[in-house]
Amino acid sequence: MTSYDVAHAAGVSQSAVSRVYRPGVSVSKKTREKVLKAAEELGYKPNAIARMLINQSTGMIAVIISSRANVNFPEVLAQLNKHIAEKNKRVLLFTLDDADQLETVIEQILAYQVDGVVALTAHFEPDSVTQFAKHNIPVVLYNRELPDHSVSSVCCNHDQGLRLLVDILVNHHHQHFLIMAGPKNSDVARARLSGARNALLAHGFTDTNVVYGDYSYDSARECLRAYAGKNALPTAIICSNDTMAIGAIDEIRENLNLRVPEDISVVGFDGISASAWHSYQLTTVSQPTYFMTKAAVETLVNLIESPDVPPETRYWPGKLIEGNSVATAPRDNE
Amino acid sequence: MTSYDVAHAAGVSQSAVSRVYRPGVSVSKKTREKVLKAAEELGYKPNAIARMLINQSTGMIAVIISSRANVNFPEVLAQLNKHIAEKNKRVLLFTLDDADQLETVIEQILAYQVDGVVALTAHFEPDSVTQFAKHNIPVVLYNRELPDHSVSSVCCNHDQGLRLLVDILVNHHHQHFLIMAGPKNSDVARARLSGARNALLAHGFTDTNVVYGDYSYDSARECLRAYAGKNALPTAIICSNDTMAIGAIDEIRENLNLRVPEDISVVGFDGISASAWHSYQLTTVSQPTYFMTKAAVETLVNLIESPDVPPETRYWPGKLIEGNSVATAPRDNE
DNA sequence: ATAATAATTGCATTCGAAGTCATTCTTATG
DNA sequence: CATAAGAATGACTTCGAATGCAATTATTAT
Repeated sequence: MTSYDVAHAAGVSQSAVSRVYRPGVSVSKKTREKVLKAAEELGYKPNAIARMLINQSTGMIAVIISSRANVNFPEVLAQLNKHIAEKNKRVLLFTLDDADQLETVIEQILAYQVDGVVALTAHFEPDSVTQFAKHNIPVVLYNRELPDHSVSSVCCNHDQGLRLLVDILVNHHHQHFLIMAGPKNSDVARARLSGARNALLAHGFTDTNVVYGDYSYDSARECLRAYAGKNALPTAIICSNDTMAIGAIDEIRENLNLRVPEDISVVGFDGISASAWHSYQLTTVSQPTYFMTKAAVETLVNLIESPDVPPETRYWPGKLIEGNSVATAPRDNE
Repeated sequence: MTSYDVAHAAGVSQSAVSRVYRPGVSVSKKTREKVLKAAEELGYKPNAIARMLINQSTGMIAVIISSRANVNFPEVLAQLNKHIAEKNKRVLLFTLDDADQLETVIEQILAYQVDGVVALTAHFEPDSVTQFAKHNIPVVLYNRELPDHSVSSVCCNHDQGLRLLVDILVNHHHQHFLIMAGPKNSDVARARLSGARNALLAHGFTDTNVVYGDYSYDSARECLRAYAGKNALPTAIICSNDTMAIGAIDEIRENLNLRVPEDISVVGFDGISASAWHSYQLTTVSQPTYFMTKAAVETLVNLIESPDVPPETRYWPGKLIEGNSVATAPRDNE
């Protein structure tokens, strides 16, 4: 069913049909009615593909995700999709897991003539950004910023969030910390690690020990077990995400036979729903996902409409959720 | 950058350029090289939109999700996306939350001329299916089947999964059951409820009590609290998903002051990662997400290639995960 | 009633790639 | 060396909607 079929059935020209579906174009009431009636009968819907071709705009936003799903990715994706739909655009999904898929994915995105790109993934080098820039396709990074800030970003302020958490621990007289960091190749993990270090430094704590997990429950248990076998235990563990914090709590309770928070305090980051479960009641910082995704979409749409707006990095503060996983540090035994 | 620009730069015709990018078409080596060189210099990539128009096929699959994210939706979506990408197609994402958005969403999907539809959402009436059928757009339902089986579906065999779980409970001499069902308007929840009832019936248990939650942790705690206030406690609770099972366990431990599994056994469904956490160690049944998503994509691609293949419903068995949340039923006190 | 103006309408073209067909250039064969 | 068979090429048309422009009709003012 094309506009020609409808035009024929309604006894008007194809232009007339097209105009009926374009808002703000002058069509007489009579023509409009004839066209709508014929369209209804034939089950005609304007072909979005043909429209894209002539309009030089597809109304599609490429969203690049990584399939090793970050815990709060579903929420982020669903909300991004919602905000994008509200702007009357669509999400075209791309998965990027390995750096060597990068070239292929970029080529595909370019081929699809998307209006813009939201990148939620780590494997996204400055080079990639340049490629999109060359084709005038605006890009917004989510929870990732380039060193030179040449691309717009929307990030959670990990430094500030970790300051909130560390302040609480320090207020509870903790002095012996362990940082449980996320994977070394993740930007967010790096940002949180450096945020934790900076916050501790601000209180005069240098040289805090660090163990590295991969954001998973199991990795948290393993690296804490390994650490506890060879080192004096800290009184507080600062975890780069909630899942690892929960793993740490279970390891402390099951294998170290200690209590949380009485013997060891634990804090996380993200505010996943499990963090509020009774067994954990984690003190953590939640990312303002709603605002961040909204901001990402707005920034992108802005760039699409006015390509000359300079790149902007927007930070959103995390929100402290006080649970029951932090207590006053136990008296030093030494 | 269009094929004409490249043609001009390479000193050949536009047809020649087009042919270079179409596999299995005869082009001389010399021409191919000239074209590729010019394309490289100009940064030319074939325009997928123009291709769609002429090919009468977009290579896009509409995936309809609901934003009130089901727990394992991220995994499902990521895997669907992966399998679809392997078939060299793309995911165009649509959110459908309320029944009244249905018409709009369907119109948009039709306008985008997608090659097929995967529906992960509940608000999807037989009428909607008819609309797609009218436009010859194949549809596959995920974890949902229509009464008349007029559409292809890929489902987890909830009946079989619940039989596994109920068998275990019965083998542990349980006689007093409570079913904690999911939302009444969810197909999966209904399937699991009826699966539980059937399995109990097979062992001669009729009239088992049912409480309804909304799949969330909090709802599980609330409805169990309400139930416990007015009824004798069961010795086993069959929950429609893991999140509610975890909520039930926490409620039993914290407010009923009983032990799991010694006093009350609890089983879940889904096999989410939290079910394996030390505090819960849930006995549950996991959905074979990998195979189900793969099957969904294969079924859909089949239908795209041969539209006359009759609709098919494929059931996948759930896999039992034995945790530590089931024990022998305590002796009857009566 | 008529001129002047405004509102509609249709024709023809455009977007970018792909395929048909007729033509030209290769290559192999007798 | 001639010629048939095959490969390669380009001109032209197609997909379906949008739009500039010119032509037509409707409306308003005089």
